[in-house]
Amino acid sequence: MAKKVSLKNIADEVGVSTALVSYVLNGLEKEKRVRPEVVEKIHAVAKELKYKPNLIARSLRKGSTSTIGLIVADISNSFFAQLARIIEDESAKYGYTVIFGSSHEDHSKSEVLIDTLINRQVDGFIITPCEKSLEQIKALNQNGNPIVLIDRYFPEISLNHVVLDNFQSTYSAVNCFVEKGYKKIDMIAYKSSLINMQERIRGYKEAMKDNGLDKEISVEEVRFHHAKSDMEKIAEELFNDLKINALLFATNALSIYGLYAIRKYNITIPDELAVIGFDGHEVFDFFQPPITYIEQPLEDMGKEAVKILLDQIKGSKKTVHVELKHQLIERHSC
Amino acid sequence: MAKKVSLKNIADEVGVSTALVSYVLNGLEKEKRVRPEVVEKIHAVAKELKYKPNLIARSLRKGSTSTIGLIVADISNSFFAQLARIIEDESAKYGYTVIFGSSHEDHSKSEVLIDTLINRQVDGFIITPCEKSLEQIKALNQNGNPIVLIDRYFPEISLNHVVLDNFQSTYSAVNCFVEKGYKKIDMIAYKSSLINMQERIRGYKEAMKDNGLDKEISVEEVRFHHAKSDMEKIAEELFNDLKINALLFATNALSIYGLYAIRKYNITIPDELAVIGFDGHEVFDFFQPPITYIEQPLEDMGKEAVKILLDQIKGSKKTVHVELKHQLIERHSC
DNA sequence: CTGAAAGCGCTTACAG
DNA sequence: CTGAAAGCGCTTACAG
Repeated sequence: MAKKVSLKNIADEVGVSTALVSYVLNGLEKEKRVRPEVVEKIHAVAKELKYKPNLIARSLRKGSTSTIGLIVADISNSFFAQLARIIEDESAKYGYTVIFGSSHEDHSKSEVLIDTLINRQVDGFIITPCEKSLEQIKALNQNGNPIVLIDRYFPEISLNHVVLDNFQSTYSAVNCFVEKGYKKIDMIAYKSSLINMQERIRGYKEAMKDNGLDKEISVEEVRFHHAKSDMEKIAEELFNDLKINALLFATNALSIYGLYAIRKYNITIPDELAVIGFDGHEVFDFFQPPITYIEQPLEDMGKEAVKILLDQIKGSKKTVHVELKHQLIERHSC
Repeated sequence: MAKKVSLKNIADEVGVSTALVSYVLNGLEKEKRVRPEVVEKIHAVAKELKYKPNLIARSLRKGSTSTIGLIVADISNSFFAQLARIIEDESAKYGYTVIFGSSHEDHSKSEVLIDTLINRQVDGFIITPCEKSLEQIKALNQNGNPIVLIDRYFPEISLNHVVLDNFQSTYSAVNCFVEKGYKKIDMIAYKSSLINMQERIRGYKEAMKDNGLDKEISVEEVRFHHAKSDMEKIAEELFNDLKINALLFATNALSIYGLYAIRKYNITIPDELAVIGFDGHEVFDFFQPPITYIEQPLEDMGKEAVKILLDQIKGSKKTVHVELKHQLIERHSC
């Protein structure tokens, strides 16, 4: 094991103090008016010794770590995986490193993750908050930690957030159904009090009402941790004796589960049942026919979140709420 | 901003030294025979002040960070996203946190990532090495950093690794084709010198030879950074005038690209063309017919990698090579 | 132009 | 049983 090279080693080698080495290696040679030949010597020796700064030491001294804590619901879900990649790439551009964890929509897991990230002194948080995590987030905020919520937020507190225009997204999906003549439109959503789900449901309901379809409103709720079995039960009710002719899904995972069921029951799309999915997925492309879906602008979402967070870390006091526009990608399932 | 609570605050409050507080909070009260009433008092005050240890300070002092650096090729690829989730979950069980990054199969990006992770003093690395990264990895190893390579490794150096039985996986896929009567079997692989790809290709070739099909051996190579256009070109050659009757894909991404092309050219599976994919993907389930594929034991792969790495971090000197068994999931595309 | 020194928040060998 | 003190590797206000 080659022992680590420290500032002191360079200082000794060059014959100056660690202070000077620190200045030079941090580009403060002009400001501190260090002699050019010393500057050169320091750079040369640093290179020769393959000096790597110890960011842990710097962090302790500076009180900041150039690290972002990212908590998503589940990194193995493609929506979050893509978001994580964008956030990681974007953060790297500004010299920030990402530490991540998945809450699995469980508030105790989320609390453990937040604690871990605090202990690791991350400079800020990007969080997809789960149910019952309001108090944790509130406490985190009150302790002065920069936070950006993503995908969802809590109306009870005013924190930075970046979310989809959830209400509009399902509202326009319903309109798309109605324009094509579908009226018996059901929605499959997660059983969740979170704002993103509630807004998607509200968008569906309002659109139904505005189209005079109050009587047809029906939302099937799936529990996150029992998605498979709940979906099977719903499929049995819904598909055994088909009384609806259109189905709107509230997330990509729900869409996939639903499509498995639709195939199992041999339902023809869109003749027997029109369908609109959420988020986009390769499966939507391969399904016969390709599935129409509500697309989220992932790239913008990730970049905005990082931008806002870095502003906060730099001291900005203003609270920013960003609502990004969905796009309805029309294919042949509706 | 509530100011951070340190050991000193607790020590002052209780009226003891920081040393004692540190002992108690680290469970050394027995060993150090601290008086029970003091132990109790310290715990009480720590709780009251909501003390959170500063892991940065501890890391600097201890010279270890309880942090694992994870470098995958691309976190937005479901294979790596699932692996990342397993590695994260498994590491958390042992009190380790994961810092990750995607190399995008680019050795300069990989080098930057490794430097960042070294600067952050991670205790060890789990890496999916990309082409031309041998020297980086070698240097990393020579500097005494614990490393586990995953998915691929370098035959030139003996490092810990956890990989699939790549040779066997494609060998048995070819046999599966042959058993069903297919003989004109092509393979689509990445143009890569990496061992995983080379072994998958070798498995294909050897199996072809062993079945007396030397003449039919043909491997189409796709460049990672030009996958889409390369695949289109290959599809044109292969599918315009179909001269083969079976196709083996070397990764999940290649499988998906290939299936897009197969659909575009309206090729019937398995009548016109039999297909075997890699890694598994929801698309394989939805394709008509469902796609037969080579499955990797992701759970084992992630867990093994973490286990081996933690052993190394704890000082184990032995080098471990793990080769996990693939499973051929038979559906109806072959 | 440059250096000595303090200090970030811990852990731990040592002394009593 | 307990505390004073050193030290991890940096940064930076201060003094000259």
